[in-house]
Amino acid sequence: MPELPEVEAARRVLEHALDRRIVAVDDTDEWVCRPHRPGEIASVLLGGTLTAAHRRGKSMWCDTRDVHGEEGPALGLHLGMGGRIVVTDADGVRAGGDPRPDRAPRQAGWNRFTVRFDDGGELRLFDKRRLGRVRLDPDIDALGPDAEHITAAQLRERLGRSHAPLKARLLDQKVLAGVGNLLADETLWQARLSPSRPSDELDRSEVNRLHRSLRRALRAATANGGVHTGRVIEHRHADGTCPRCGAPMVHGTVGGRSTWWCGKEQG
DNA sequence: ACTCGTGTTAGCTG
DNA sequence: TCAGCTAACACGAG
Repeated sequence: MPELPEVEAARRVLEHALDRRIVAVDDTDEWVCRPHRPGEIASVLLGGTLTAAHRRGKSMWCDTRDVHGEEGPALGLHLGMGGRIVVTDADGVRAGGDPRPDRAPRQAGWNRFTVRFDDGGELRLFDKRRLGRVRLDPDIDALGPDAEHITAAQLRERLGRSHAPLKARLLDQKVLAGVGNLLADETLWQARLSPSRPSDELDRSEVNRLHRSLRRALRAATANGGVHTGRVIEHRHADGTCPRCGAPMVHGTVGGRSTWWCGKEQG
């Protein structure tokens, strides 16, 4: 389920939907497409094309061109907790090397947003839980710097603004964009920092360590196929032990989210 | 059967 | 103003 590395993979799939003429749009899911009314998104896309696929943190958006070739509003896409982007060709074959069969016909009810192209292919947001989101001109500037590109200096300045627990700050998309619950636990474990440390109490070397750990965790997740491949992730359960020192993993709630940490190294 | 959760956000409370 | 809590979404896993 999607954090930054998974969303980047979805963005690459989205690139297969570019420069194809849009002939139909289903935007009738009023929850996923809120606050737009049914037909509103359709009316700006019909006859036009998507021209580029961007990502910042876990948010994606496509530039659009209307039927006259004029630039239109951006089409924002968010996967929520379990959404997937599916792009197909005329034969229903999925783009992006996804080997799983396309179950769209059988699971049509879980397609929350669909764009059909004149070549017969489709772009779909498939999302059982309806936590994904589609909207025009999403406010990307409300997000902090992308977690992949944030500098140590930016991170230091942003963490220094608040006394909230460190993990809560890492999860706050306005502080930096792209870190979810698993990536936060993995990053803090790698950096040997307590999730509940007041964010503004980290010294310079601790922030640098956190920054390096964030980059390492992101790189590894991208290379290995997702944040669930992080080293500490499989030890996030009762009876789990720290894969470095063997001490018991401790569980609690930090920043409103289920949190696991090494009781010895991250005390 | 029942609880929890890889996400976000509005609205409330202290 | 800030931090924390709840509800809303709806399903799978344990």
